[in-house]
Amino acid sequence: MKRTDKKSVRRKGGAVTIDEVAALAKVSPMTVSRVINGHSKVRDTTREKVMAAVNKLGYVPNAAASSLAAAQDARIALIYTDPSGAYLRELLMGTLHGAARSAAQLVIADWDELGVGTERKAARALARKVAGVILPPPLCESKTVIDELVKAGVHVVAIAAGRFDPDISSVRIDDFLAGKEITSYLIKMGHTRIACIKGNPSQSASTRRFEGYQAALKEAGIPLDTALVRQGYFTYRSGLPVAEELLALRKPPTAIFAGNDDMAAAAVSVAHRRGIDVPRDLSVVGFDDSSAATTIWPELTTIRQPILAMADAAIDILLRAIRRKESEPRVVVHQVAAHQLVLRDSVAPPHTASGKKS
Amino acid sequence: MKRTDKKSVRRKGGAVTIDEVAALAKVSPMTVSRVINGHSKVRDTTREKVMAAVNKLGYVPNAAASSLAAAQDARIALIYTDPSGAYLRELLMGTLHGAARSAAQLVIADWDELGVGTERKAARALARKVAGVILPPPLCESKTVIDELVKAGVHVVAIAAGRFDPDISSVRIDDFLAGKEITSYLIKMGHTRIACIKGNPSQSASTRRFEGYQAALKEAGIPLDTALVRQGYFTYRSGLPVAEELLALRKPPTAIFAGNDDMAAAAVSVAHRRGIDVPRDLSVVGFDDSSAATTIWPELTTIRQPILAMADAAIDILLRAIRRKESEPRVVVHQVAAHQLVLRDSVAPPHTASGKKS
DNA sequence: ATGAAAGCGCTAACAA
DNA sequence: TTGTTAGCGCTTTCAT
Repeated sequence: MKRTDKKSVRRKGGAVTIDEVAALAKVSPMTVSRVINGHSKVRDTTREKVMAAVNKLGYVPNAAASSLAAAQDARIALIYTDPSGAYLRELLMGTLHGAARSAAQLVIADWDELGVGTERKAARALARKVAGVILPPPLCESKTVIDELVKAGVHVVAIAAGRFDPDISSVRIDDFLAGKEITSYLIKMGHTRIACIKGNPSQSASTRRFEGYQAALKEAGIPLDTALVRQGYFTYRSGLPVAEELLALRKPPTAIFAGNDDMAAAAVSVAHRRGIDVPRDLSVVGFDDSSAATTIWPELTTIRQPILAMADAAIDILLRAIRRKESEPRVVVHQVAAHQLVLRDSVAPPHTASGKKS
Repeated sequence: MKRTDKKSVRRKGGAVTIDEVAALAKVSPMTVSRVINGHSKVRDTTREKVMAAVNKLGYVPNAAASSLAAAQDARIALIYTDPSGAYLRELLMGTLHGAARSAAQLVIADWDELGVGTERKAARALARKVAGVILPPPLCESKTVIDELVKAGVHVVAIAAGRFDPDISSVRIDDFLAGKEITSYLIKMGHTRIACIKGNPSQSASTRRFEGYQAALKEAGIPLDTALVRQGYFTYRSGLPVAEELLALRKPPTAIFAGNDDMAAAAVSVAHRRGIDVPRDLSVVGFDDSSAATTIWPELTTIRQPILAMADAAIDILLRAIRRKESEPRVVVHQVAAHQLVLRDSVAPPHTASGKKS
């Protein structure tokens, strides 16, 4: 006679509880719980009764209560270092979606704020707060960060890393293949003087993409012209001077493959300022399909990373790891998501190929 | 003898609980709770004892348990409609920060996905899930949306709305003043032919900003030239054709005030394509200080909205409203945050003013 | 397939 | 100022 009592004094909002649903459906709260959580051992007729009651009452489970009871405090953190890039924001949205879908609680944290002291301290602090961590670049490239995290007992999954650390799970695209694919596309369009603006050398994705670029050239029998290869840092600003150099060359490239969209946008901007039309006089391609790709004119041909799906996958991996009993062996998963070549307006056949000046 | 028992069977991770802290500090769990939550009625010596135990054990409160116990299931939703704009992403980050700070659980939802049926249904569904809603534009301009939400019993705060609905709380900047300020700045730099690209007419912030523009002109005794006023829609794309028109004028403007950064970026892009140097031949200013402002070259002089602080404020207002007893009267708060004129590289004195062609 | 009992870790209310 | 009691709403375990 404890639960069926009148509403307790400490109840606040008029939220519907599992007991009310149970009462209406004339079953035990336990059965309602089973229905809600999709357990199999429930008779269909019972399930229907319960669902009817749930809908009638507009019952929504109390997340706090269930995670408390289930001891499944599935809190996951997304740790970033450099909140600038358009890329991070996409990732954030994706993770948020995935977390909502899985009833995981997402914590967003800045590694630098976390690690006021040493990295070890930061890792420990984090370990107390969450059970799993999603690590985007460049954090996921840092062996020390990963080690501390793992040592602190947190489950970790690297997202969008160029190479994968065998110790931790990862979700990524094949940067090499993608880089090769988009370069080959440029070649197919008739380009042979294709420049490359590499991304931040400290992130291995940059290297993978560049290797893809080289492979495509090689496959087409085009010798690598080092004069056409420049170093950028994934930022818009870093793309400006190198694009400037490239376009000031006596024999400028007819196409530029930038390591990401931000640098590609910089190249387009520089081209425009020099009176070079994109794509007529210069083709430009980016990488990531971040918001920068469509926030310029012409919109960029680029490689899309399926961030949303990748974030979802990362969360799934984490959740599975967290819920695994301690007796079961630890499992490391490496997942490669399919990228996609997105054709937009920043590419055309090279000017010289289609005839003299129009 | 219930709590001091050996660890219960159902405990999962080795998480430290309040009871262990209490035991170590030789006080009751309640006292620990009070220390943790910063209640005043705790003797300093006791507080220190407790804090020592907390630190020694590395105790971190279990959020699920406390919100369950305190019945403070403060779930707040951020509802958006148009996830495109750079602006929304900033807001998202801000809200996330604020939510973390206040231990509120944040739910991010797309209004359109919510409202598969009518708006009324969407509002009802939302009301079951959360206690409060943060409404950015353009949703916060919709009287019906607000009404349904309020009717459904959710607390609502509009963020960054141009005008304020007297029925609901709001956090915003003074768009009129900001628009006037940045226009005046242009005037002070010597510009007199200042064009304006207005934002989406369905969002009142556009109007406020435009009114600010007019006020600044008037104050300076510059007659409003309607040929220099164009309609945009806050998107990059929408800025392209109108910027084109503006710069194709026989007497083109020497400066453009765009209703937001995206449209300003479009104006810069168009200018570059026409061989017009920014800022030498044309000054451009934006509004919002979104990522678009610094993702182009030259970086935009613009108005910064303190989104982070605004999001924080919105969450505070919501939380206070939610926690207010039902007996207390409902309070509507209107908060105006201080904007800031951010000077960057997209503005210079008009070319003609500093002499003939260089 | 379903139910009863016993908490998960914390805090509001009241007592001391 | 501090402790005691009684849950918050749910799910685990173990019966039935």
